[in-house]
Amino acid sequence: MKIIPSLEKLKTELIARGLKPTFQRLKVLEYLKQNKTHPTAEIIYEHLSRKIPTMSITTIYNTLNIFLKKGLLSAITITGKEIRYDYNSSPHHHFLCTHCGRIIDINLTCPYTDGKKKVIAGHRIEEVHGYFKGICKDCLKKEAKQKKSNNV
Amino acid sequence: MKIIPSLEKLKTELIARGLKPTFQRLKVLEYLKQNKTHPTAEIIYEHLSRKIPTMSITTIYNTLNIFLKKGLLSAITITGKEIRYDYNSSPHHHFLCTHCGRIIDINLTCPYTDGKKKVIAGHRIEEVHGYFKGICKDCLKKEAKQKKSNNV
DNA sequence: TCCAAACTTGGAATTATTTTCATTATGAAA
DNA sequence: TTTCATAATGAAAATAATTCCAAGTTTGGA
Repeated sequence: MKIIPSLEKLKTELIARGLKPTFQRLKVLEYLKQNKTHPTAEIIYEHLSRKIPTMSITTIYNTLNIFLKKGLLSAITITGKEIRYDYNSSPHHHFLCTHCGRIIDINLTCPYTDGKKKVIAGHRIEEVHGYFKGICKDCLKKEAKQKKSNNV
Repeated sequence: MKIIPSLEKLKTELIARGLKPTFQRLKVLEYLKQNKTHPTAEIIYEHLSRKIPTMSITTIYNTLNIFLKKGLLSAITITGKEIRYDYNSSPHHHFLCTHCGRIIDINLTCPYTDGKKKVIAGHRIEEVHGYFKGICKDCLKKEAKQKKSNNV
């Protein structure tokens, strides 16, 4: 069940952040709210350009960067290959499955994510990121099943 | 005071990991042990190619990737622009200063870094990463000094 | 010394992202 | 609605990081 935010609501959200609510921006924001799969710029482009053939990859990058600057999104640099984008809901960590490549949200309490500690070792904290790499639940299951059927 | 590990010692370290101790590999490992500044492949290349003019950037990447696979190093994907490499000493977190670009080691106790928890939400943990972004101690000081001299 | 396997090399290819700049859309004021 | 300055869009080119590839070189065991 996807949450379908009306474009009107998204419009006020952009205005509240001091951004001009253009059609392209609304669509990018809508996509990110509906698809919390930590997509790349390329993935967003592929989906949106189907409906909006004139949509340019440059606009996607422009939009994502301005959203980042205004704090609407956060960037996930977990793979080292590309930047992935996450609509800012509540603070959370991430898990990258090295088998299937999925990035999964991890909710855990950490003294830094709630924003109470603003300084560490004298440095001013502005963002907190935490992530794990390993094998996800689903891939572990598949692995176990395969072993069984192979009689290993 | 840089720790200068003899190449002989590094050699046994590589052999212990099942890697052929070639000159290039020894030099990359030596560089990483001496320069814990989280360098990029490019930075390592620049330094080493001064002394070894035939050194290829591909060799740097090959070497870093095989070191990663063997667990000699860990990769830091904090900037989103490039991968930085860290010789594996004790587990720690990182702080990226958005002013000067430095990556600073942060030692903090976290229930996940010590390797006691091996599973989270059903997913098998193989790596734990934590990082902060913000303004480092030194840049904060400089900022304060500048404000003072400007009579702001 | 010989040999196969492993490693290195440099150029080309690939991929992600940014920059450039001309065109177009936007919204406030006339 | 018209005007106009400003900001956003889009296509192409530029840049930067990383990988691929094929040929040559090194390595260490037999």
